[in-house]
Amino acid sequence: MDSIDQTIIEKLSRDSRTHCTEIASELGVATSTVHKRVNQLYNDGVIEQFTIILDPKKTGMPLTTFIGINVDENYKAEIIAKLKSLKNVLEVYEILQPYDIFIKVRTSDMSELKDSVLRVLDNTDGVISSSSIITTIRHKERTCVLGDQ
Amino acid sequence: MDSIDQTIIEKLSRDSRTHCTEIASELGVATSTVHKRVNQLYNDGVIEQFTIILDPKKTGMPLTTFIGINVDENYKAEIIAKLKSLKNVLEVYEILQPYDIFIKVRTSDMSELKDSVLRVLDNTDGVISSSSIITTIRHKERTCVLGDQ
DNA sequence: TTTGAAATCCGAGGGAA
DNA sequence: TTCCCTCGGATTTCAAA
Repeated sequence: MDSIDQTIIEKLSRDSRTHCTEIASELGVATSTVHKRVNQLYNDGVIEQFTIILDPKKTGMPLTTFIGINVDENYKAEIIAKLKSLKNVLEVYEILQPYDIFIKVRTSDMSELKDSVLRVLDNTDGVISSSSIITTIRHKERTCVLGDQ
Repeated sequence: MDSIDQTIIEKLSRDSRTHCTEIASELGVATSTVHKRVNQLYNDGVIEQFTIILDPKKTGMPLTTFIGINVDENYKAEIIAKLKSLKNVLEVYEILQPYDIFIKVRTSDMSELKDSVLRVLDNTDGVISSSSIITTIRHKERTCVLGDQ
């Protein structure tokens, strides 16, 4: 993870379609060097995924909900596994307080939120309680911290 | 947004480096058709960004924190604008309850969290209170809902 | 709008320094 | 590791349907 890797990550974060040739010419190194670095970063798991960010409204998934979940410690692992497998659950974290698990969910509407996640929580052993934070407006959504602006 | 667009989005979500030729051959349409569709989706803002997902630990940004913020309604717009401009603030939402604004922050450690965000909140007019949810383990992080698993 | 072909450009790999 | 070189393949454009 030297400055070359840093620059590659920076460029790909902003636009993952950026050509190796472009990055290489800015860095003053060979295209094949950048190419191999990118592959290395991917194989090392530094870059987990090349993906896109969609406009949730324009793709029919406008409802973003964060949910804090209190669970029985003995069931935590399997609850997390189940949550991870749900397609509407985009993110799953363990936290310290005031819940045990915290997730981010994206659905088309409130009824899909209920059907795909809330009902599942209700019917899962070890779930003690859950508390939903329903978002109304999405002002910013990025995947990683970028240098400068 | 017909089935061709759906397939393109699906493919690019999983791997944004997928070649137009590959998508085209699976769909049974011309490469140039896929190419134009992708550009259209981007120009229409359906695809907001081509990006990468990084492993926060391996890139030195292991601390993910969610923060709920209560604000004076008169200051809300400018507070949101300020939060959006902070590089460590990855996501900004307005919500209904129990706060007004909800953000996701990624930092290298607790001290950067304080310096880059918490201190800013303290020194910003209109911020009434904030409550941080500190994550310990990241189990899943995706940008969009995908069909099937 | 989609297509198909043409021309340019890029990616992927091997060998040398 | 990085660089240079080359081939196979992808991107991009454009005229035509």
